[in-house]
Amino acid sequence: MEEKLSEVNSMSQMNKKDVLNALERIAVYLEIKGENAFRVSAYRKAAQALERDERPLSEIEDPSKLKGIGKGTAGIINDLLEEGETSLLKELEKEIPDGLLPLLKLPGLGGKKIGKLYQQLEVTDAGTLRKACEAGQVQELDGFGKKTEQKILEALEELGKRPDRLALAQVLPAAFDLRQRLASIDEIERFELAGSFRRGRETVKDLDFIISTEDPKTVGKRLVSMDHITEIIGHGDTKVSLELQYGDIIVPVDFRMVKDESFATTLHHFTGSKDHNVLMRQLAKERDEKISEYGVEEDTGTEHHFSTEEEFFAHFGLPYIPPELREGMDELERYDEKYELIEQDDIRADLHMHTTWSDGAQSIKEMVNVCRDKGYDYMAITDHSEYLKVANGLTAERLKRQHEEIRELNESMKDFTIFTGVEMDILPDGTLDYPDEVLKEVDFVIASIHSSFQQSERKIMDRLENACRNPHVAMIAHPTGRLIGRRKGYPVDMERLLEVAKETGTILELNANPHRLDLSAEWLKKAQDKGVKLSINTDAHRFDMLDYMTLGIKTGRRGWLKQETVVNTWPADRFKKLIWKNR
DNA sequence: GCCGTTTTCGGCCCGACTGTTTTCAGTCG
Repeated sequence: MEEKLSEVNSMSQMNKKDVLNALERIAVYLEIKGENAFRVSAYRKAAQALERDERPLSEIEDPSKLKGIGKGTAGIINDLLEEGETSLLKELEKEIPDGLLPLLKLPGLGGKKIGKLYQQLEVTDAGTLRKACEAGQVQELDGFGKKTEQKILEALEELGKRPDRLALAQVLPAAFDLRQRLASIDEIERFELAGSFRRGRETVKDLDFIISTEDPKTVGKRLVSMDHITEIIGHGDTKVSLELQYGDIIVPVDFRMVKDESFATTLHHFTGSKDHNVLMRQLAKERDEKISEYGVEEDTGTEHHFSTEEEFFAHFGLPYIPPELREGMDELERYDEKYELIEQDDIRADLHMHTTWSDGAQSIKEMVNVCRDKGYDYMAITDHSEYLKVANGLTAERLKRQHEEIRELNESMKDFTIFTGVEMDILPDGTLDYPDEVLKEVDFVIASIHSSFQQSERKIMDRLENACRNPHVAMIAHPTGRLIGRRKGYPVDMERLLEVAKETGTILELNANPHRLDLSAEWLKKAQDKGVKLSINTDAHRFDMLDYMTLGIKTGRRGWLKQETVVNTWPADRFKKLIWKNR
């Protein structure tokens, strides 16, 4: 009985994501029906308009007032909100088998072709499609042929085997290696890694390299003869598509070769996002100009080329919009040079790292030397606490001894400060791993969850709140515990955590480890809006992992973080006042 | 389906590539 009631409730209380999903489903169904492409994209545009608006749906009284949403879609959105469903989607679901939807993922198959397969061969899902291919029926259709049929069979074989997107961490070795290779090719004038990698997305589909050269033929030849290649997908005059293997990860990589005069516009084009490009092209159109990857063309035929992206943006009266902000949201109106978006050079400290005292690979001294070389002014050593036995967590007694070593080391340096610290576990019952008598001696106490991820949201929130309310706890590390693509993390009521963090003055971490990136850009934005203090740290367990800071900065920039919001950009004495003020 | 200082029709971001064709539709980024 209780269950049924909650079901009714959830039906009428669709959240924003549900509505966006429903609109996307409508678009996909219409695509397969072979509807007018502009009608299809109208539903996607409507979803974008809703997403772009920061308000929750309950506060948007009349969706049709948003640009991109008219009477029709507004009616559908209201139906979804009030009834939890809409007749259009219900009819589409009745009319079209939902087994067709995943087929859109097969390369080479779009709505039109799937529609044909459905109508003429009664294909309804991956299984029936395979049978039709094997029976040789597909190659008989207009617009299909032997090659298409073969490619579909191969794609069906691969379907589900490989993830859609790779985590940033998985493509880093490839990105690093390919940059070095390109740098050694003489015929290349300049190159840059574009795409979602450049925008700092958490996951990427492939790597896109933009290359300027006068000799694309030779460069192309050199590219296809590199190591690590498992397959040459395409090899044309301007584009080379490869698959390369690093460890057990297969990374798809595209190389685009253009003349140097087009480098900036091509880089912009392939950095995207697609939605950002649409905004830019609309802007150009209003001025009777046309943007393509090769340049900007006036309707008189005059062509403009730019040597840098800065010049390209300036042509439209815009400041240089950093890649991390190019998501087709409100960046064109909202960003200007006065916005103090956090930069790598703002970082003065790394406040979360491990040493051989717990599960790190290097000594305190080695970590300190690398941090000093990076130009930081201060840092914190934060090994694991007693509870984390697998990580050789420190007993109170060992912690004390470690801090003596740190104090001695500190005295030997004039221009650099090491804060004593600890990454203390929040235990499953909500208590903390050390008593206050121990904590009150520590400069920088991080609290974090490494256990009992399966607990209810309420129990998890009790644990996190309890930690925030302890006066010695300065920061919550990796607040959701997620591992990108591998583990969802424990259930957090993030809105609530932001409130408690704000109220208690607890810093929340942006953990820069590419497997974590926790908090995500989306929550960082909300945290900053609420006035929560943040800190970007690497959680390094080896000295080379201290380099992850650059990835954290990218994620922070995606969250529009300002320098002032991030406490490890502050001078050491100001930071010290912050962590000691409540005790 | 949405939009409008070209405002109720006729456009909608642009170009490359592929496999199918015999001049182009469909897909992709």
